[in-house]
Amino acid sequence: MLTAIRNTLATRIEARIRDLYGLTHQARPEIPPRRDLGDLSFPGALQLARDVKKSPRQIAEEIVAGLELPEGVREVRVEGPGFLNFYLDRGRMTAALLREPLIAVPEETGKKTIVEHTNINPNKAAHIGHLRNAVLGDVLARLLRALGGTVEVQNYIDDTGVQVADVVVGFVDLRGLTIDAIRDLPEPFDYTCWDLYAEVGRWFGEDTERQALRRQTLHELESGEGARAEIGRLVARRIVSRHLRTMRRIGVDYDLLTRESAILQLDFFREAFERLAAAGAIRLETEGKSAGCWLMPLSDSSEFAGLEDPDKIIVRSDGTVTYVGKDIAYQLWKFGLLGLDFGYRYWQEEEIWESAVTGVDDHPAFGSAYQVINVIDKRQSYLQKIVRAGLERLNYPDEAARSIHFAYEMVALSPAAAARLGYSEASTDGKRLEMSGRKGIGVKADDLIDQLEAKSREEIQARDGSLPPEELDSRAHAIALAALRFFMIKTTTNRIIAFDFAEALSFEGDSGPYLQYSLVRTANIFRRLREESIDDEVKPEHAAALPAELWEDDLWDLIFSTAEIQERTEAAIASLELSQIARFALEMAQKFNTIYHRHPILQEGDVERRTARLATARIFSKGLRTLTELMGLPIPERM
RNA sequence: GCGCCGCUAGCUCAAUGGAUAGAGCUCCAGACUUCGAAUCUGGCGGUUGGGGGUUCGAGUCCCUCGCGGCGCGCCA
Repeated sequence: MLTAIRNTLATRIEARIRDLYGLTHQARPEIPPRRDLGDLSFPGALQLARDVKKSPRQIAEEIVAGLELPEGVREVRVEGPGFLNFYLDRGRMTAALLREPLIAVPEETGKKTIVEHTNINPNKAAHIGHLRNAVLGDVLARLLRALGGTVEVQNYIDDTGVQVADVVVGFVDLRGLTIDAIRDLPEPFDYTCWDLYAEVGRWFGEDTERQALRRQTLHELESGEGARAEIGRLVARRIVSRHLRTMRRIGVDYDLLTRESAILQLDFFREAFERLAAAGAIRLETEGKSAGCWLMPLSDSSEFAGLEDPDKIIVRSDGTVTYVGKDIAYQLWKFGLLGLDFGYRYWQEEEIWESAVTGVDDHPAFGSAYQVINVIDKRQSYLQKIVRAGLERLNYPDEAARSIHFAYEMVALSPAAAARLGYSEASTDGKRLEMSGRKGIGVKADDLIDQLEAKSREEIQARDGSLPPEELDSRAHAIALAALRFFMIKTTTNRIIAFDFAEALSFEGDSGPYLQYSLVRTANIFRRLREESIDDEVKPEHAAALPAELWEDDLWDLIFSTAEIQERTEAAIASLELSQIARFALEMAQKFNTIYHRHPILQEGDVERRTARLATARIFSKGLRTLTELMGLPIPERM
């Protein structure tokens, strides 16, 4: 509705400018910073002043003189240096917001978007950096679906990579365990591997000869045959199971697990390799330090200009394939360009589809996307560029353009958090500390979630000590989840999150629980009204008929915010800046909480006044619920 | 060396080129017999890293310098 008014206004203003001055001017009415400056604003008179050779205010007056206002616009004023400020019909907009969904779902386009996220190496526990990835990916998928998109969420499992190989070496060569002994290791298996992986790293460091074991193991993993491959499969399977459990705790799930082992064993890479070679995109190096490698020359591309070594190795001299090589094959498959497909198997215990060498006949259709969004941290921008370059060189420029790297900065540890893990301020030089799975530095995801739940439980019991345990657990979980998810999306993606326990565990101010608390307040009001046999709903036509002066500025300011939800959601997707949604939700809740103290509803004796306030609370509740659902925050009835 | 990112209040962060640069936290002073104080009100706090430029208008765009981080692996 807001967009419709905005568009009509733009068209009419453009026509006025054409009639008056014979100029073509792109009019895009903006939303002014404060509501007392109107609801929509056109600054174009300022820009036109030079060409028209009149003062901006005079131009604004001339435009206004013959401007027919669209339905729903009550008034226009010329204000400030020459802004045209438009004021909406408040009752009419309120009625529309009560009546209509806040996000209009467009027609299905049939174009699928694949969102790939999480992608944790299956060799250790997930840490809080992985949570940022998973939450961003999950919220992205929710937003795309809310706007009518077809979305397939994939979690890539690198089960044949160096990281898994290292843990296999740890179990076999360092611990001397058999496959049965590994199978019998107790949970949390991912925690055991976390420590072992760091230990193996140190062990390799002590004697570089030992790295031969890594190469041998990696070979076996790639071929899929032999005892080490068998152990690799066991390790990866047990770890993935733990990762899925962790992610389920925070409400993240997937449509498909894609396994690197399947990519290799189904010859996806061989197919991609042959095409790349035939297209001249890769060549066999015969001399120099990279002799025996297949590499992709990148020196001719401006995108890679200035690099020290502008050629990227795709196949190593020992015949194994680098990650980026496999990723090119995978990306081709995602677009349905490879001509090969996975087998698919349903993993019963985890209730999820996964790719496999051989599969069942009856499975959902996977792959063949129109657009692919890879959620991967910013440090991998270079590799993502190479994947795109691969598509371009195979003459798929459109698919390359629709290969989107959703990049975000890493999560590091604040000096205080580092100190808590045993790294003193002196050792970190008072700076934040980068997490490292290889070194075993990091806050494990499950540990943080546990702490959040414990803190929630404390807070709830401080307010109501007589809750049954199940109710306590369920509320604590909902609050912990909201705190975590909100924490991960409230910061803009190009900023490093310096993780701090005190901040992450805060349920006040800029936090998920603050949003939940606002909604609990509305629910309480509605419930109390029903208890007093007062209608807790407001009919749209009733709202429209209320005297205009009842829509006070602060009520209207909040109502108008909810009218912006559609455009704000679209903007967040377009810019891939999901923090905009979090900030917007926060703004709305802040406005509501102020109004809550200033405009009581139950105590208001004047029925019409009460109705206007109730309508505001209703619309706010509807709006914030929409946003919290988009962010995947649960909405408790009480907390 | 080349490229990318960051630098805004004491701290953590916002601000589609637009109107008086805003929140949260901290600190100080207040508001619970009222719809839940996980809240709200008020106060303290700014040369938006420095310097040039473009523009009617710059935290935002361009140039330049500084500081910090990341990338440029036969790791991913």
